[in-house]
Parts: sequence; structure tokens; C-alpha cells
Amino acid sequence: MKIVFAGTPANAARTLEALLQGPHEVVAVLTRPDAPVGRKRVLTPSATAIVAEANGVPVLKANRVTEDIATQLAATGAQLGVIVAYGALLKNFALEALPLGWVNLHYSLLPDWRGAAPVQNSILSGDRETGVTLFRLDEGMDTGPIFDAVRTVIQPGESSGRLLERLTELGITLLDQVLPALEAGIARPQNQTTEGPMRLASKLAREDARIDWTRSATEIERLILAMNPEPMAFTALGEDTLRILDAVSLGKTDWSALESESDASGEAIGHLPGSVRFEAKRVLVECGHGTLLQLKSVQPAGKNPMPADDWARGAKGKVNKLG
RNA sequence: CGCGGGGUGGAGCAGUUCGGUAGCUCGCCGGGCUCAUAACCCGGAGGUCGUAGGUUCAAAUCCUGCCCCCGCAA
Repeated sequence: MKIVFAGTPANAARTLEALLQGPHEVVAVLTRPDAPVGRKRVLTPSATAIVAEANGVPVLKANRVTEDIATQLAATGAQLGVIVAYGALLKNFALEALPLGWVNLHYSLLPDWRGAAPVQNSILSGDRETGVTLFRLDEGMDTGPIFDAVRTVIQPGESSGRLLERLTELGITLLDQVLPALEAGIARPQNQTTEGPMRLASKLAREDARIDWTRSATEIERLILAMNPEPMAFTALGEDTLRILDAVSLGKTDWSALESESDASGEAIGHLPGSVRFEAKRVLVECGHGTLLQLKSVQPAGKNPMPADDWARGAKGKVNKLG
């Protein structure tokens, strides 16, 4: 079967690679235009564009599927369109441009978490389970009828980045299973249910990633894991920011036990949220409701990411409070 | 020319203002103590101080060019 693929970021590129290994012929790839990236603002093609070009697949670059683009896609003779994180909704004329229409991989169990950032939102909310859903694209935002879904349990300490990698692979297997049925015309998508949670997975802003140390360690741990690698949780450290890549909640902790240690070492400890405590092998931060968070990996402004223990070597004696 | 921080043994930092024989906390290797250890004790290896040039009796430190890494912003 001839298919066109639409996608932009790394997980889309990975899915495209898998499709290129498979039995179907990818006759064209649609992706967002090259964008200026990084401090030097170098115009950089998307991860998907790079994979497509490396494999000699014709690439169309557009922010929206205009009638012109739809016509070009139809002219490829493709029967089906596959979308993974392309970044724009398709209008009816675009949906109808291909005989079998379009399917979309979405990284949640629809109808829950429709929208731009399902993976981050599911971790942020402390969900136990998530998954990937393959559905027929319609004009709505992640509202089309579902072919199939794969569920998976979110692992303790799992970041958005790692979870997305797993979901990407699950999505690939899901495509492998469903595409043959689609080609044979026997796939029967079911309308999305109206039961259960239907939360909106809105896009996250940088300010959403600022740590509020008055919240519980559990909530902060979720925030840190959800925001890794984008946009990455951070807190104020003097004039600069300290990015926190990984941390684990220790829950409620008996401060009196810790205090005797601190008295012994002569270090004054505050009881304010954000107070930092450097121990022999770990770095602890006091959070709200008497809970403690152990930092595992941080990145000071201007530095590379480092284990919290390494950071402690240089910060000890200079830092006593975050936020 | 968007703003800013940084490059010092394997890691994280100090030393640079006011040039003068490279330091700290770890890690690593060897030995000791111990039932044992991430604990403790003793000893050891490991650095052209990003790079090129300049000033000087002498440069990690002062001057100039270049390379690389990163935070913010986009």
C-alpha cells in the first residue's frame, strides 16, 4: 500500500523509520518547515524531514495542509495518510484527498487527554496508566473513531521523555497490526466513548515548569518527571535558574531525626519550603506539608547537567535555599 | 551582531581583583582496620590550567585572536 506520512519531532521520525522498514511504500512525507533552532538560530529541518531525506522520500514542508498541498499529496497515488505529531489539524478537503483517509497515532487512551501534550499531562496528573491510540482522523482535535489502543502502566520515576519513547514503540506495533486490516478494508473503527475521564491535554508553558516548593514532594516529583525533557522543571537559584532533571519524593519525613544530624554537623537548617540540605550521599529539599524531595540530577545555568551529588560538592556552603 | 554563564588531573569546584613552585571535596589504584561496609586510617598515580600568539625575569592569573559547552530569549 502506498502511504503518505505526516509528522515533525523525533518520535514521528522514529515511526517513519519503522514504516520505511515495513511492507508499505512511503511515497511522500509532510512535515513542518525548517525552523531556526538554538542560540545561533540555525535553520534546521525537522527530525522527520531528516529521516525522509536520508531515505530519498520526497518531502513537503508546510505549517498547514492547504488545498495545494492536499492536491500534491493526492497526486502521489497514496491510499492512506499516517499522522504522528505533525502539529496541525486537517480540514475536510485534506482528509478526503486520500482514498482511505488518514489515521493518527495519539499518545493517550482516548478520549482522555485530547490535545497537544498528553504524555506530560498524564505524568503530571499522577496517572497510573496511559497508552497509545490509533484513530481515524476527523476535523476535530483527536475526536475520530478508534481502531485500536495499547495500554501501558507508567513506571515509577518515568519521565515524559522515556515514556514517550516507549509509547512510540507501542505505536509502531499498533500500526503494524492495524494497517493490514485497513488495506484490506476490514478495519472497523469504533466511535469514542463518552464515559470516563475526558481531560484536555493543553500545551505546557515554561512558567508551568517552575517549581512551587510549598507543594508536596509527590506533586513536585511528578512535575519534574513530566517536564523532562521539555520544558524542564526549574527553580530560582540566586539570579539564575537551576533546572531539575530528576528527583524522587521521600514523602513525609521525621525532621527531628534529621535535625540532630544537622546540629552535629553545625549546619543551620531552615524549615521553609525550598530549604536545601546536603547530606553525605544525597541532596534534600524541604517541600510543603513536611515532605522531602531528594534531588537526583540538576543543571545550573551555564553548566551541563550533573548528578545532584556532584552539584553538592560545589554548592555546599553557598546554597541553602531554592525558589 | 539578541542577553548572559563557563572551559583548572576521571567528576564538581576554589585560585584570576593586587602575576611568583596548582588547592579542596570526591572518584580511582595499593595497603590497613572490620563479621562486613557506601564508614574510618595510611600511602599512591593522574593536570601542556580549552587553544594560538603577545607582555614579563616569571602567566591559570595581564593583553589580543580563535574553538568548544551551557542557561535565558526566539
